[in-house]
Amino acid sequence: MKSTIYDVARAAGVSIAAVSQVINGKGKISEERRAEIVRVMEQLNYKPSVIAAALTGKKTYTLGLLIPDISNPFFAEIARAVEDQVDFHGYSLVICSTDNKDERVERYLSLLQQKSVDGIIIGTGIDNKEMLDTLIAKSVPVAMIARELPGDAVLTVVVDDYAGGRLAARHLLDLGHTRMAVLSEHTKVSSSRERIRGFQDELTEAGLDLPEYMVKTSGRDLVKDGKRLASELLRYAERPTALFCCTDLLAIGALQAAKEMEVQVPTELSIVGFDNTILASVTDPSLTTIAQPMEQMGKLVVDLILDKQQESPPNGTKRMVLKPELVVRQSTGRPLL
Amino acid sequence: MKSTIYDVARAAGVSIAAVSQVINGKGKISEERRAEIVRVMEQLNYKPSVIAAALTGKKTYTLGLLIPDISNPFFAEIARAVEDQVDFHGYSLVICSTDNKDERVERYLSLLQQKSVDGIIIGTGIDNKEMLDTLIAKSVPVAMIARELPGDAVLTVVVDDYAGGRLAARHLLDLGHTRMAVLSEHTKVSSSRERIRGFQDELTEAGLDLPEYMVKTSGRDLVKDGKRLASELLRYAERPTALFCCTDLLAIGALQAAKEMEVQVPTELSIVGFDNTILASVTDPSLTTIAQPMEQMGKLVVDLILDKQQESPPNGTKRMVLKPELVVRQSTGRPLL
DNA sequence: TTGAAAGCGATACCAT
DNA sequence: ATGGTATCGCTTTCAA
Repeated sequence: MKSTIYDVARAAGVSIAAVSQVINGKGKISEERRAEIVRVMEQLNYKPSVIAAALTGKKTYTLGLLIPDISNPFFAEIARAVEDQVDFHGYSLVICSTDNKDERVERYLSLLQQKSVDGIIIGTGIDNKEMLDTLIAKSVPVAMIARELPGDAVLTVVVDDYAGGRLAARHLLDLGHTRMAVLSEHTKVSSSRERIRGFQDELTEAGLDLPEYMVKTSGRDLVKDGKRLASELLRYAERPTALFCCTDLLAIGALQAAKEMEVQVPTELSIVGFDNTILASVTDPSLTTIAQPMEQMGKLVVDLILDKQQESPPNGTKRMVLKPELVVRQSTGRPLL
Repeated sequence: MKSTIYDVARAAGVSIAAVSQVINGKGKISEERRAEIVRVMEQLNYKPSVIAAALTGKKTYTLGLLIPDISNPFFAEIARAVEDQVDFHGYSLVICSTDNKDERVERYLSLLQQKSVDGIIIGTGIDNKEMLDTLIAKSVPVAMIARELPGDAVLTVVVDDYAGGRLAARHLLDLGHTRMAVLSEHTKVSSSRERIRGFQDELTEAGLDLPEYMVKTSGRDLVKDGKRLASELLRYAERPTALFCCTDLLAIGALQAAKEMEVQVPTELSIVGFDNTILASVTDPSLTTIAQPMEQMGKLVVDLILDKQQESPPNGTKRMVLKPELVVRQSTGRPLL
């Protein structure tokens, strides 16, 4: 059976208050008593109940993490970074894969609330912004990672998606491409929108156009849809010589399509991904991609939501934007003339 | 502010007992009262506290999942399967990446206990078996997934690792290989041991030997170590023509080593992985590997630990062994003569 | 220093 | 049918 604070108190011949004190290292107790109580606790293998403590107003030491899909390597890596930092502060992490479905988001948000988590980190799109307001009204800390909310007021850690889009475009322009296409996630994903906007702006400044039929939007299964959409693009009479994919997963789909249609990468088609997940380094050819500093991002949101910033980011900072980086591998090259 | 059962009772002009009844759909209340109470609950945006309910003996509706690393695609996919089924039953999942470190395992196990989770699913090696006994003594349900414990008595869902090893060996033997090597995870990982044993037995039966210097053991960073160890093997005067890797991650490292040393795969070196993660399908060449039915495994452990088996697996079943499957891709072929 | 007692939010038994 | 109340395990005044 599980032993309670009462068991310990009884066995040590003291009051539960005394035991509570040594658990929390507060108050004043003589060294002897404390030692004896500690001894008894160990002997009984006593572990204070977080549940009971939480009920008295203390924290649950649990954070929730909402992401589209934990089996997506990008989010798995984000989750790992978050978990490490969360653990560092003595908290646990509840994982919630939403598949970007509003219904799931809603259910999870409600669930986490009922479980009185000490904060919710969101890395998935939120349509129904009301829900967040409800949370905030109940003073549940909320922070966004890798995704933004229209308004603000919510702690946010993102990479500069717009700059990332520009980086990708710049790279392709430098290589001499002029006919480019884009594979996007569902447009309700804020980061994708920004990436495309950046990509587009860079092209425009270079005097290039990005016609609408060169931009394809995917559904939930990134790899499969990426493959399907890329084949469509590759069937155009005037097919693109370069493809910017809003995530590595989409790029992998594109890679598969190219292979299947016997279109050489990068000779006949250059492909740029986004995220720099482990996948980018193992594909063939390996993937040129825009890297996000996932580890740093994870660490940052946690410190932010827990209000434990070590550094001196101007206190009260609500929004941190990190720099993306171009990682050139083998999937991009000069277009054939 | 958060509203409590008292707020609802007051606003509805009833007792908290009545409110409790409608929450749990138990007891007897007139339809009018129930309707009124429901109305008030919604109006106040009231969500019953799982914490408080748990304290009165109800469940926390939370399960823990211990795995080596959530950013490892294999475990990420397992986690997703587990999460889906857990969610299906109305539970949440706490993720714990242990890096296979005893110290972390211990901490997490203790933490989950304090949080009164309703069960712990373990997919990581457990050295200190005492700890599990302690858990079981406190009647915390425990189940193993993709990993085994020496004794038994613990619910377990695994793939037949031994058969998987044999499958790999059979495939390579059929192709005509005679000089083979193995890349293993740390030997304290039970599944790796079994895979090697199966591989070895199949070779032995074919009259082949697997000398000790042909078996290399990796540390924590599977990809990097896989690469390093594979290079070592490839530097042998009589280097192996085929390599069996206990996980896809190791195989990827091997692939990288081969590429770097300009050893052609599969012409000069055949590589077989294990797990059939998404990675196996995107490498170049794509990876021949032994597939584990991850989704099914995840679903099974959850139903087992929650005691909600739909099917009729002879009640009281403690150990379920699923069949691995050989997936042939491009990383294996006949050896050069 | 130490302990008694009042909550925290919900459940469940027992009267009414 | 409905409500009063003890109880869960722990924290936190407040007296002693």
